[in-house]
Amino acid sequence: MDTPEKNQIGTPISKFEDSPVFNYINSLSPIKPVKSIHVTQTFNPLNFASLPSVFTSPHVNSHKESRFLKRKTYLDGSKPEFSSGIGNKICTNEGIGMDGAQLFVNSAELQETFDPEVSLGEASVQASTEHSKFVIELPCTLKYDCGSPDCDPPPLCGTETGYVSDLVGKSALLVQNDQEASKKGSSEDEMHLSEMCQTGQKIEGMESGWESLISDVSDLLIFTSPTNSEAFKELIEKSMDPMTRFSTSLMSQLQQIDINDVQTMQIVDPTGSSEQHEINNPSAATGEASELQEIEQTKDNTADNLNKGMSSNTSEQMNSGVATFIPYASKAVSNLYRGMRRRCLDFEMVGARRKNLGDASDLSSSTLDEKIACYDKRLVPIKPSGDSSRCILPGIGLHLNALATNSKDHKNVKHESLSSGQQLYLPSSTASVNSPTNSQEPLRISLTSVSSSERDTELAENGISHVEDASQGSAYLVSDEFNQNSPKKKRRRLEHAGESESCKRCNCKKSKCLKLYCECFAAGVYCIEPCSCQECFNKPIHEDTVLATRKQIESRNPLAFAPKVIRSSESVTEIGDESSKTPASARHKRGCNCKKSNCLKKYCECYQGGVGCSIGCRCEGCKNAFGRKDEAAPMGIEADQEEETDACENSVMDKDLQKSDNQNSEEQNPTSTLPTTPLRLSRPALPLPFSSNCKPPRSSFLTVGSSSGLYTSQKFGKPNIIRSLPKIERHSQTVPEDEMPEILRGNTSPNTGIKSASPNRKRVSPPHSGFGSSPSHRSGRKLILQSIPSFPSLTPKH
DNA sequence: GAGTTTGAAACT
DNA sequence: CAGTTTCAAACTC
Repeated sequence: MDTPEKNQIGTPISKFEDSPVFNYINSLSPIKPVKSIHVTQTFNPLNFASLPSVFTSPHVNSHKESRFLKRKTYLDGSKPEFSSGIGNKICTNEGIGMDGAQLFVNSAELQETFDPEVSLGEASVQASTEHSKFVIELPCTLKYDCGSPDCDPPPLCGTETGYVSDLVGKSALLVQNDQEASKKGSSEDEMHLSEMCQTGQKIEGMESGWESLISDVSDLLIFTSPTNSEAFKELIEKSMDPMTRFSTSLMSQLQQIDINDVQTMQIVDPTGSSEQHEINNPSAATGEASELQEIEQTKDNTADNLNKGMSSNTSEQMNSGVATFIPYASKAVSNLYRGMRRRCLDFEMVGARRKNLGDASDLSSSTLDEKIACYDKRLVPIKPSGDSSRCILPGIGLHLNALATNSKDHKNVKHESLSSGQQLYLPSSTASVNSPTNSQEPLRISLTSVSSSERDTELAENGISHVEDASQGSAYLVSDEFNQNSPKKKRRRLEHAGESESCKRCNCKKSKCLKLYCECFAAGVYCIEPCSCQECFNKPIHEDTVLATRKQIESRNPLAFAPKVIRSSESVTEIGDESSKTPASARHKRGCNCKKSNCLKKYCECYQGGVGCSIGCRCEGCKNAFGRKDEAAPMGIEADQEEETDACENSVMDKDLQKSDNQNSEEQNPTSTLPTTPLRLSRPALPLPFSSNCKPPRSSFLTVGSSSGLYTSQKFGKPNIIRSLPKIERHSQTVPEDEMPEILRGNTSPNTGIKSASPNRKRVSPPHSGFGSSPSHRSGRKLILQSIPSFPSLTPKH
């Protein structure tokens, strides 16, 4: 039991076949051990399908679903704060989904309909039986999970072990009946189970074993498609991250189980790259080799043996095969997610995804979209076709999607990585798919380094809490419906994570969240639990309504969903390059109309956005710390601003003002005129004020291209991080990413510190930039650019 | 947490 | 386009 598996791991599948046992089995059962992809796929679906039924709490499911959606769209994940856990799952799912996205969709059906007999190979047959068992037992496990989403490996293991024991028992029966053929299956199952348990424990206690398992599975899946080793690694990492995040959720467990099965199955499948084989083989080989041993043991000790022996063996196997991957994942995972993926973009996610995916991978994208639609909305009937869907939310979704897909640029990742490794993930993943070679390494590095550090911190801080957060986050995403079910978790998350950071919520009472009054709607994101809105229609369920409303609004004002803060047109035009670098130029699209706040409070959109007032503003007594209207001209640093305008008005001057003034005085700047101007310097400071407040920028960012930025940014911060970027682009300040998006600007301005405030990201600017085209500049920019287009796209359909 | 202030969004 | 109303965030207590 103990070691043989390990050794075997390395052995190729061929050995199996050669083994006498194998031959014997073949002779006995009509079914031939075919390792076909199909089988694996079927399993995956099964897993998913089974899960829902199993889960006592809908949240879990919802989370998963949401994550899927998000993930794809985001890819980067940036947002991971809340949903971290979920995100991981999604990743894994995605991994599977990528290969067999379709599988997911149909999984439920497949599972149920699945006839063992029908199954192609032994594995499939066994798997089916196993699944059924799982389904039965899962509920128990799920319950546990639900109760303590935290990773708690021990509990999970315990449950699993129980499960395993059951499986074993069943397997034994099967063996008797089917004899060897069944044996394999049982042994494999055991293996999987034990592996899961062990992996969970071994892998940094923090991370759940599930994750590792999942990661492995995902890896396998991934492998099938992408050949490049690097890409492979990235993929793995991605999957890993998500996994880690979730560690806790039952879903993960279930998935893992499924995954395990899948892995074995996949292993069989040759389609994958050589790497896959290696990995797979080990498991398979171990499974077989161990089978005999295990079978015997199982008879006697079943449960115990499985737990002990399997755990050790399996873990090793896992490690040996997958281990290399895991590290990445584990590191990255923790970091990634805090953030938030969130709902943001969910809307458009679908549409955007399609587009984006189209680039990267049509197949996956299409399937993903469907999935997403289902999950996102929770079943909201989004159209798979996507065209329509796309149109619907082009804005946000596109942005996000674009970002995700585009994120390819690894470079971007690095930028982001500074703040958070998470972002890297998404991009990397996408990147890996698209163009793994270049960026991958860099990404990895950044990820690992960053993620590890972050993770550590997080772990230290949050510890178990992460899990919860993740789960919650997922819940958020999904769930409106679910929210009610498990509001506690959500609340917790919010509190812990800091609501502000992760996401804002709206409090609409009369607008039904279908007007721009609603921050969520304005940002292009669906309302989620944290929202205390009433009669909210801004949910996936009402997607049609939301889209229709959006269209109407856009028809009225095409830029309604565009970021309010924009860079100067000049800069925008140049977007492509760094040339524009002038972050400072950012300005509020329409200008404010403040009369009493002196543009020193968030009532002022300019101020909220972290940008100075410009000529276009009709404000009275402007004292905008970021730049007075009067000053629009160039001010340098002087802080006079305050004085100038009217000191009079000042009653308003708040502490904030003072602070901001001090910090920002520089920025004040210019306003419209300046596109380039100096604001930058000051900007950095500007953001701070917001940050302090912190609310997370709502979605606004998200909506636009910036959204992508947001995500990333959020990731970083997780909770804290983001600061509140105001709706506008302020996130840019805090988060470089945002800036990135800004496009060019950014590239961010050279000033390191800058981030500046330039909110540009959102800039309306030139939509033109095609997603694909985006040049290499820094990832950030690219993203931005891509995102930008989205705006226009908002109304795409037409 | 309730109430007030504020300015954008929506409406006329 | 201007004026008014509606709305929800921001803010204050």
